[in-house]
Amino acid sequence: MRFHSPSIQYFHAVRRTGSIRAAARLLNVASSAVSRQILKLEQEVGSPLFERNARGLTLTTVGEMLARHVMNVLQDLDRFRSDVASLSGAWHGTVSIACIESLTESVLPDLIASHRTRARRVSFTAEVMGSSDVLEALRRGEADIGIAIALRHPPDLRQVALKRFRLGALVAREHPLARRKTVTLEQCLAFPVIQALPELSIYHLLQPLIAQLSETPEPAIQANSIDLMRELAARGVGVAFQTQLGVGRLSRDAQLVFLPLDNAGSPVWSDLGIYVRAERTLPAFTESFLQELVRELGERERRENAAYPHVA
Amino acid sequence: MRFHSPSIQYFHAVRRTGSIRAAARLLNVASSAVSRQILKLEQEVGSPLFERNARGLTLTTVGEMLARHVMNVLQDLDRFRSDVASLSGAWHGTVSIACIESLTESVLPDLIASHRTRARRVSFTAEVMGSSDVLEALRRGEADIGIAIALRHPPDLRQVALKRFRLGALVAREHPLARRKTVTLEQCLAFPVIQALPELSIYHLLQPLIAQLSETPEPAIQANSIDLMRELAARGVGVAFQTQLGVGRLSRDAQLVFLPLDNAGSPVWSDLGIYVRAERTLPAFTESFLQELVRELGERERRENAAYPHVA
DNA sequence: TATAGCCGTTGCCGAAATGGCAGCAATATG
DNA sequence: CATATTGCTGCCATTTCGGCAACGGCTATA
Repeated sequence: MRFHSPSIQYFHAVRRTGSIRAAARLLNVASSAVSRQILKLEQEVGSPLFERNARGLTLTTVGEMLARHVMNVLQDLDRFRSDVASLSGAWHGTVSIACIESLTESVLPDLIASHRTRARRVSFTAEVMGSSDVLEALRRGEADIGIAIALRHPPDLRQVALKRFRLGALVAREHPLARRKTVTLEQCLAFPVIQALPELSIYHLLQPLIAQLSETPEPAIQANSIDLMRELAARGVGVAFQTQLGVGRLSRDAQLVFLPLDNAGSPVWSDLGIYVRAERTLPAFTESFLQELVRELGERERRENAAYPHVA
Repeated sequence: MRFHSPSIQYFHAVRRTGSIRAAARLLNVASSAVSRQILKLEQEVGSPLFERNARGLTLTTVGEMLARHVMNVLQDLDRFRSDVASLSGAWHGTVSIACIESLTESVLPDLIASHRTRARRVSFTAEVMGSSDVLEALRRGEADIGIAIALRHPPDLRQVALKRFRLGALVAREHPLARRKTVTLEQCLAFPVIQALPELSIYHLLQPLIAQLSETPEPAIQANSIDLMRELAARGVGVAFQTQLGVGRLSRDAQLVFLPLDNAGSPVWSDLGIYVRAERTLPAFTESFLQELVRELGERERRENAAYPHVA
């Protein structure tokens, strides 16, 4: 079912690989064939699509415009294919997800597992990365659904939902703070803290608040892995910071205690956004999973904010 | 700049014309070429796209799915083309509008004229039809922007804006009712009325209200043209009904008087919707005109509802 | 500075696709 | 029954596409 001209597909491969020969290998054709299609395309458009650097090819402005069109075409082709397939009862395809690390502990595995029991022929690809990389992966068409800290998103992405979760401190059960209901930042900084490196969005959430304080935190441990920070906190190394989403089951085993942050009487929010490409209609099975994801995150938002109500 | 396979374009032409030979004439190719491309396409998809009736071709369910995809592709190609063109400063293209008759008297000509003074290389195609036909024309990709009475719109259309205008009676200056500020339906029905035929949406707005009354209106004139009804009212033949949008300048020349309807103390609203295809990004010049249209209609809505304030 | 490796492009040739022409059977219209 | 129109199919020319080998340009490494 490949009824689009080779130029389109070749262009798409060249854009992704950044090289004609690499694209040719990917497509199992001769590099000359790819080269000629690109040249023909540039002649039709009337403007070069790539800048030829010695190291490979980079999109020009017009090239980026065409890339957007080609992505719209190919993604809509995917949707068409799945529409036809679902007509004969066969729901199958691949949902590709790009998300930040907080989701990997519980939300995503739970959801995927539960979805797979109902729709066994829908497979998944999940990739963990930073928030801005999530948006970039969506723009480049490398993922269908993105979950990231809600930054200002570019206009070619659509924010399907926005859920806010409380940021909190994570300490071992034996930690002196563990008996409190909530903690303030100052209280945490009296102990060794496990700080997030700037690659993690937690850093950007906490840094402005820390800067407001007079004291500087005692230097302890810096890490760029939510998982590592959590495990460190469980071993009593120090106080870690994250949303309860990233904690999940472990805290229910009572190894860890989650203490919502209380910053001068008001909670510290971490806004989680769910994104898809704006210029796109999702295949039915992808749309279906997206709905479940939104529902589940909404459910967690409700539950967790009910567990730790804050003064209004 | 035609880098999409012929199959796509041929399929599109066949769908529109409903005949292979007609499509071939349209495309200036032999009918055999078209026939073969369709057959090849059906083989690739693995399912017939058309039902062959003796008189021509009709889309199957799978065919309709493909038609949606092809429309998305070709319309997005248009957008890409205009994006490239606007890069070199040349803003040009055609905005295609499907709307109901109420717009032709003043809103649309004013807007188009004013837009043309600023962007002379943007041309327009406007077609007047019934509300449901407007939606159908959009779905079939025969128009970019649609303005119609706000019915329940199918999910593949997007309602860009919704503006409500008061329905009113239209009478000549010498008419006994002309001195009132507002009128009730009963008051109008005491005189000869110019009724809308069911093809006009005014019919469907008024009929339920008339049905509630005990008396049946005096049979007078029935018409299916807003323009005709207006001219008849101006000649004192009877009372016509429409929104003030359809009256415009003529009423300012004081030949006609517009009297907002007052149905048991509350106004009778006519909801006007602006629609575009949902799965589509508009070219920049189309988007620009769309914004002006929304702004202008919003302006009129504000002005006219301020001129005839109703009891809240 | 020489060399090896990778890059995109080009000439040549065979293979595949596309299009045009004429004619086919089937169906509707008169 | 005759005529016209429909979509489809051989046959053939033209165009497009892909593979192979080679060329010149560039980078990195020895």
